[in-house]
Amino acid sequence: MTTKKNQLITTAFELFYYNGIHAVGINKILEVSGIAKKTLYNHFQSKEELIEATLTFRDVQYRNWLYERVNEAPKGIERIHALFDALDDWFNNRVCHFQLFRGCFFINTSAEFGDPSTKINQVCVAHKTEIRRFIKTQVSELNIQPHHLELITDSIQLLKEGAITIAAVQEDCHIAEKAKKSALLIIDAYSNSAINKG
Amino acid sequence: MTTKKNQLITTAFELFYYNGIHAVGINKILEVSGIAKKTLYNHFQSKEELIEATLTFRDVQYRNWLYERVNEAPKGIERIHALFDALDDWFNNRVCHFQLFRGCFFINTSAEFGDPSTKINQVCVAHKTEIRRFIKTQVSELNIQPHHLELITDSIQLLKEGAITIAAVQEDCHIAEKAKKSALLIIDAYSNSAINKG
DNA sequence: CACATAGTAGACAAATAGGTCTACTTTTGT
DNA sequence: ACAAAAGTAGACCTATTTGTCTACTATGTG
Repeated sequence: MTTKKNQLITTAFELFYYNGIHAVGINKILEVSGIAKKTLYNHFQSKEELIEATLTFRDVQYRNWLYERVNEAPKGIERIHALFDALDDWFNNRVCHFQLFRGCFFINTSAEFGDPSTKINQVCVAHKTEIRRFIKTQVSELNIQPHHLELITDSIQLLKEGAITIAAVQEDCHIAEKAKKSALLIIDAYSNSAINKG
Repeated sequence: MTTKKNQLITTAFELFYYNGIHAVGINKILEVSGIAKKTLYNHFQSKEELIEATLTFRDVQYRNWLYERVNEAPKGIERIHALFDALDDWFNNRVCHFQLFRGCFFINTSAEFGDPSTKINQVCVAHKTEIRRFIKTQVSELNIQPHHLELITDSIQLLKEGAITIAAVQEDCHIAEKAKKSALLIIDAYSNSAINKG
């Protein structure tokens, strides 16, 4: 992929993520990136195609970051800790190659494009589904009974998505820590050792 | 307030909630409501003022519904059940005076208006803060220790916001039930009777 | 060197945005 | 009944939107 195309995608993503997609015009992206309009329409058929490209870009960037952060911890409960610690860094702008936290780009974009049948919306769903799959993989390494796998995965995803929303809307920068506590409590309640204790 | 003004607000809300705010022009609102442009600008100074009015409208409508649903249950754990049962009805379009579920209007709007310093965004924050206050009131009626009040409130709000997001983006219509299970588990872990048991 | 590729600058078009204004009609309160 | 208030229809204005097109300019490889 050419440099210009990458520049367009990253510039578009930055502006979209900050301001919302509908609020950012093509001309603004060209002005900020310093790239000619012809070049944009040489690489993308339409604004929609550029939007889709920014979603793909962010999907890769975000998952690379999150998965690396989680996978560098040892398997098991440590990775649940790592998940929420990563969120905490994200909310508090300690991820240096991310820009200022403004919620989840996929939730935001999905909110802007109401109709669930659009391709844009489907990319957002796919991202969340993939994240859930990843969480499930981590949960499966815990000392739990297999029939609790889905339920614990759901709980953690609920807490994660809730934390992102609360961090974004209410600007509560400690929310990831609170979500982590709840997650650990739930895991503990379902864990084999807890059952053995009881 | 005049009938025309109300019509404008409800029509605008319906269109905004379905399609996103930036995606809906003034002319579309006029066309659907069948009201003249002059009348709109007689009641509102700008589109922004109309947006603010739709936010206030929804804030009142939504809280009236939710608070009534919760308050008709007896105080205590029953009201936590009622909270998540209400969410379940909302997600599954069983609230007859609401339109098709498309997530939380305040989260969606906040996502579209990135800058947290705008008045529009502040109204969204105020809504969430008020909802949290209400949840806290319900939690305070549970058989818990006072120093756990904030933490349990946070947990329930996390699960609630997470459920709204997942229901909206992934269209998982059973998510409220799962959130409820997690909430009850957390409350049970913190409850006095549980501590007495251990 | 030459030529194809990729990029630039920006005029232009068509559509749509928010918002104003005039002229006319309907409603409403006294 | 009559005057004031509220509403209608829609032309109009200006700014902005996405997208096209032309003419020109780097650039880099055979």
